[in-house]
Amino acid sequence: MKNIVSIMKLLSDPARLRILMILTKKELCVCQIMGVLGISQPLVSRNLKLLDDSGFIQSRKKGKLVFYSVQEKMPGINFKIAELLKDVLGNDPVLKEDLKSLRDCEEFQKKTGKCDMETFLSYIEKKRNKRSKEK
Amino acid sequence: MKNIVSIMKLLSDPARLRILMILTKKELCVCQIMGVLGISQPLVSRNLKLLDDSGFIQSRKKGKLVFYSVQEKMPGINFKIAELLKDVLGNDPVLKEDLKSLRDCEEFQKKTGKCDMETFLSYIEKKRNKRSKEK
DNA sequence: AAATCATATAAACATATGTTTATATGTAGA
DNA sequence: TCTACATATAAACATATGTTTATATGATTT
Repeated sequence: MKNIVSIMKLLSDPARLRILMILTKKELCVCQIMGVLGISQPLVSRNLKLLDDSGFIQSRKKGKLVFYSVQEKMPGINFKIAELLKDVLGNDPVLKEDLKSLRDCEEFQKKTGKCDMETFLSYIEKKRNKRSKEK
Repeated sequence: MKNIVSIMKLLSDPARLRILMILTKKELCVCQIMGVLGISQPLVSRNLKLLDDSGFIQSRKKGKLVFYSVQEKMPGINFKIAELLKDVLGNDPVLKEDLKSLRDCEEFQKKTGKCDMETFLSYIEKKRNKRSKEK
């Protein structure tokens, strides 16, 4: 009971849900998540820690960067909930936008080779405006 | 996204989870839920209202009593989550204890014809102690 | 109609949670 | 080794949430 309650609490936050969902698509480093969600680095780190502590995600270091991805072997309950969320949030507009931002983010990194958040976000902002105009 | 987040928040509380789960077993009135969970009447009413507002349960009046049960036609997301919870909490000791208390509660009501919480809880307390001794 | 019972709502309080700001750790490159 | 960069942690603050206490509503019984 306690376990489920704490899992529900964990996932009752939009930032954490978005992080978990985007990680089901691809392994990402902290700065990429910052860029995609547009939230501060300490907040990303904190939420990653919480997701990690509950067995939803795992991390691996590569130089200065820390890459996070969904746990390969999640505890059964976590797996079931994650599957349900993927199902239920499949067409969620927020997540779709996050995926677009992710593509922009990767494009940015290829071009610049950098992981700098501020440059990052202004770049993505431009992209977003461009997309808005196109509609 | 907002919808899921609010559902997760709703279910990230042990009292509400227990209420929802026990209602999947049987339609109950407020006083019965009080007795089974051993929590105050306003708290039960409040949590029932929240579960109701989110489309998990429904109510019907019968004289002084208000009976609550799970929604017959839940919104799709709610249904999926409820099914998952039933699955995952199938063997939860807290819920098993609640079911035992429910049986005691019904026994009490048959005997006394009353719905008085205080008498109720002291009665159930005795039953619980009895069960503890038997172990 | 008054009293009692079952439930709902409101106000007040304590606790928990999310978020920002500031600082620390650890790594790579000059 | 010093500097810059990526991430983590801590402290401080604001907001949200759960819980109790008190009160209101609505229905039955006497």
